[in-house]
Amino acid sequence: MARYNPKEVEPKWRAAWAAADVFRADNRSAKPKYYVLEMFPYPSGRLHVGHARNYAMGDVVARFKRARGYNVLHPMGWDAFGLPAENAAAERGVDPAKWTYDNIAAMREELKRLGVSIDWSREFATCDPAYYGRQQAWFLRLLKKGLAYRKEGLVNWDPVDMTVLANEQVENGRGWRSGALVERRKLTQWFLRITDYADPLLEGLKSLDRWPEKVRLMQENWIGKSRGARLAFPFAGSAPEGFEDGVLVYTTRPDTLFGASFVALAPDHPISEALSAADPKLAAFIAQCRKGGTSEAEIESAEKLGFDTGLRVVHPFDPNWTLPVWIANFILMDYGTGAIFGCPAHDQRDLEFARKYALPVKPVVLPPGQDPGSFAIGDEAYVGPGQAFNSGFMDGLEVEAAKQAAIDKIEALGLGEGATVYRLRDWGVSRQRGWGCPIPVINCAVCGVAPVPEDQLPVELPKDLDFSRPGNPLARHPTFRFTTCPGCKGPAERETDTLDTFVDSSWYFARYANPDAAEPIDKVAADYWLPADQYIGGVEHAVLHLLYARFITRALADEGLLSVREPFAGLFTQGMVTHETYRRQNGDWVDPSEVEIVSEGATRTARLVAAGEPLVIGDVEKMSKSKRNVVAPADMADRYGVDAARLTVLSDSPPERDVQWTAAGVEGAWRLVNRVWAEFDSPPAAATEAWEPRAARRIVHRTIKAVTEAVEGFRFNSAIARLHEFVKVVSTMRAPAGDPERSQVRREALSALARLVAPFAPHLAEECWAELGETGLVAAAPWPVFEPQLAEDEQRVLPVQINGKRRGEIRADVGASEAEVEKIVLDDPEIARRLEGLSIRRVIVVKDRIVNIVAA
RNA sequence: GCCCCAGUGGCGAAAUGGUAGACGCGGCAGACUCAAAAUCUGUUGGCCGCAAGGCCGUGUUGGUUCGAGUCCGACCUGGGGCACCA
Repeated sequence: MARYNPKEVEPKWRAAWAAADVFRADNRSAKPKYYVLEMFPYPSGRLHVGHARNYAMGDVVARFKRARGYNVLHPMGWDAFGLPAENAAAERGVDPAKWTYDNIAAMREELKRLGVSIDWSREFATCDPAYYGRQQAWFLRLLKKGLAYRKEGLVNWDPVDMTVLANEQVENGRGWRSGALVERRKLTQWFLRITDYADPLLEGLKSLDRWPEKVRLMQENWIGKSRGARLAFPFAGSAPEGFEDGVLVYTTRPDTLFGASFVALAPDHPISEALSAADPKLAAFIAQCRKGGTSEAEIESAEKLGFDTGLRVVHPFDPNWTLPVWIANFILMDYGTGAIFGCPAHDQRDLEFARKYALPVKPVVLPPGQDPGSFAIGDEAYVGPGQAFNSGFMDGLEVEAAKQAAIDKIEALGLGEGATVYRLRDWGVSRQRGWGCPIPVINCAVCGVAPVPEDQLPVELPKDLDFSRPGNPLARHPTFRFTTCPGCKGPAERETDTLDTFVDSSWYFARYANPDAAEPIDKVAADYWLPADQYIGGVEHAVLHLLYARFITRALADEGLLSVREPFAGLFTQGMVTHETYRRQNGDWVDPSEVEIVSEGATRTARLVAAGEPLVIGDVEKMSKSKRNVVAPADMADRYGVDAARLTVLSDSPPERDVQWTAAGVEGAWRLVNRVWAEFDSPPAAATEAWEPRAARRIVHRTIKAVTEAVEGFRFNSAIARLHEFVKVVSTMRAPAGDPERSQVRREALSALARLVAPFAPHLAEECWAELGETGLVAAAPWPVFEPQLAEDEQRVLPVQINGKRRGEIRADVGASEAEVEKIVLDDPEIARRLEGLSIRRVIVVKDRIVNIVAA
């Protein structure tokens, strides 16, 4: 028996698949279509185990569905714009395009080596002008429709490098390169009006019944629709000039108005700015508030800071009640009106603020079962349900009813109106970066913003951008900016902002339908393929990417470019592959392959393999290039072959769960590969023990059923466990010469085994299939057929519990009635012995499963 | 800080509300071998017991149920997202 040699076998079958072109998807077919898509990767240059896991899963689905008779589309491309290429350009002076395309070439080879069944004829990268040019084309249609517009937005500003920073480039409030304290700065930028689609996006979630509940919940919370109110608090006494209408406030909790203890403005609210002109202390406070980055996490967890303006406003429901007006760092100008009323008893942020500045805390919602006389707020605001109290006309109403009563009153008083409020903000798509899709507009001093004429698309990135200095290289390029206005033909400037890379990934799945189409989307092809039947990707994309893709799909559908409104009918979110992180004393991240771990008792220390330098062991985090905690699957494939590597990443844990990476499972996968191969390779020895053909077929068909259901349910680890068990059984099924019945059952088992293994270990399966004497490819062979009548048992063992504890077991016919089972149980001497001295209160028989006797 | 998720043997894990720990790794014992590796077989949650068997056990804690890893409440720990990482 020759040992299985993946180094020879695997390349051979990859060549055979390519020669037969078995993975090409047809844009028309008599078969039903199935579109399986994994989130396309950023071309970092090396495949890591997270990628391998993701693409192996998609490949199992693709191969399974092909075997089930579907016309399968399983494409691949590259999310190729983004910061890492710019960083490489800045650090090493390489051209970002060359760097990116080199990485793509390397990763394409690694993916091909993984044996994934992809239709490579549809491949593209988002940095191809042919792709981003089409993106510019539809962007202009959204612009024309008013879905793209400009307004001021906040950015992270590095005052030393004089540049905009990504959130990732801000560490502890400082710029990652300069170390300068980051500030928030306003910049005029492009936005997409996703808020116009807030309701359809929310409604659409209901139809996505093949999405994980948690993702739908996260998106629902992100959209954050709630009924609230917009109302004015008039100034008590004289108002600041220009603000005679008072402070316009947005709230989701008008029911808590009687608990108001202050009104707070954003530091960049127009009133704050007007007041600061005459108040240097306030101006200094506002400058202080701009410190720090723009991320919500940073703002929300920063220490609450406030400045009392000395102004007072009148409570809307009580002309004799006035409230102080503060300016507070945790109020964002982008949310609502940039001003709130604070109700510390029922909002945690307001409570912290009130405690810090000694403002009153008056509870107005009484939790069920609490006494109104004694209920008090401690360190935690009460945000749960209850009845209004201390609230005048609202007293006794539940939260929702109280909200409506407050809104009615506000409207009756003419102070404001009920409003549906969303947490969702418009999508800022401007990036001041050189490696992205140029926004195809021209700014003319005379005509304003003009779209680039369609016949001039794509607006291509210059090939000679200078990334050696911080800042946007497009803005300082010698020629890119300067052009003529398409309207007045006078001199004008091109927009130098590029689009967020989330735009690139918001429609690529539609482009795969026909990546060569002249128009952005080949509607006929897209109507055929979309929606994707199964989308697979990391759960970290649960909100942003998936929401943006849903939005763009709808916007493009409304433009007539597409027919579907939901791009992904089925979604599977795989867990992340995580790994410990390591840093040198100077803070540089270190690759795990360079780390040696030393364990002494319970303490673990890490050091550099080469220099022995001690390292700091950091948190376990998702693998990412920036933290360098990436492990490549290539080493495993080198030693054990691709199939064993695929089996390892698929079987180590349930696919939706995060895994902390370890290669421990590869030994088991390798043994499985060899055990499977041994069944096909070695000549059947004489039967060492009698095996019953009927029982063997029962196991064959049960395995077919179990593997089929496990694959359909994304329980790949369970499917592989069944394969382990099956191989063990098959190895006992030796057929002596001159025993046609056993020979035939053995062949049935082997034929099923080869095809059941195929989605997981496709190269091995081909080799086995050929060994069986089959002429075609197993990649093109139909899935084994499950025959239920062959899988059935006549009898089953039922555990018997007494008072919930297992005390024995009985045998009963499958489908035996409760009465029959009960008789068998009570006739059982062992059970009878256990029941001595007890009286039976109840006997619960769960058909074919279990018996529980309640006795005392 | 806010939203979401997860927690089961030494480890990765399995289990439509119905025998907790399938399957794999590792360990232990044995076979093969001059020996080792590889391979194969057996065994392997903890405690008590010669054994039969018993008790305990799914992060903690309380509840629902004839029955809870699974459902509900509170808490602890870890992970993800928080709008410029992708």
